[in-house]
Amino acid sequence: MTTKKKVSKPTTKELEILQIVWKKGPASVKEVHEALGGDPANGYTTILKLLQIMNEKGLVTRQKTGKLHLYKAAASQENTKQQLVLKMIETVFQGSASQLVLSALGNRKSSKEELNEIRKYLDNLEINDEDR
Amino acid sequence: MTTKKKVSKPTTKELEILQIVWKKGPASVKEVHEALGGDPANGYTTILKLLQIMNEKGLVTRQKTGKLHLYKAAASQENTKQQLVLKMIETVFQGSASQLVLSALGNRKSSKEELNEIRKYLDNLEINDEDR
DNA sequence: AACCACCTACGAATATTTTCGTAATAATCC
DNA sequence: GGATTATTACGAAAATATTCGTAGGTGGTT
Repeated sequence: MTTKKKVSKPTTKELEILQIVWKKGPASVKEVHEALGGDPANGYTTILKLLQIMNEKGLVTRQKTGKLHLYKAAASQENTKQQLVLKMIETVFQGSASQLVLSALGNRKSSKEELNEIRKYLDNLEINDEDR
Repeated sequence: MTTKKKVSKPTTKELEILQIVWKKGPASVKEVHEALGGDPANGYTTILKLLQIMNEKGLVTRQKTGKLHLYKAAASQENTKQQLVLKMIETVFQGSASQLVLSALGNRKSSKEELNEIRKYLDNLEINDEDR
């Protein structure tokens, strides 16, 4: 049995930051801060503090290189997102993944290409499906 | 054009409560409290307070019948869930609904029946699809 | 060394969410 | 009416999340 690692789930702001370090790889506070420049400019020390807290929580690891710290995500984007989706399935859709899927598709934001991608994925699921 | 009602999004606890009033229809504090009996018994006044706050926020409406208040959800289950999914698509999946769908299906919680249901839904989407 | 620019640490203020004790109110029964 | 019980209102504490000012450290340059 695979042991599940207990990593506290990221808050909203933490998730924003995670998105950036996932995208850029190991990044300094400055880089993260600049990448967030949009949300009427979060303060530098705010981001710093967040990263420090995230480090304590185990959401990111960091490494001192010269005078600055480079932060990187502790868990993969895929796993973390999966966790979040799973939680939503539980708390919002009473455990039914398909209900979430239907709701997600229901808001007509998907292009034909995306729908085809999903269909292809469904086909694959059915093919390698000895063990369901 | 349909005007969008701005309703503050429910917090975790509020969502739990919403699930109950959606399921049971107009319910008293007592009923909600009892329905939540599992999470090592939330205090009665805690639930009461939450419902009062939710009333102020516009998440629920209430009606005095005799000596007690009956609370019911202000927004439909479907709309609220859709909102939550939409927000997750934006904040977690950079706006891509299909990415969320793939992630949701990736955790292998869906039965064959559910997958078929999704496929059927996809087919429907493509058929009534003059305007995408 | 002295200076400067940059980066980090820390603590505190603020906001939000969740919890609960206590008091006030209303209905019911005797 | 008075006692009893159920329900609500209110305020405040506790917990968590977010923001920021300020002090202190580090490395590079002269």
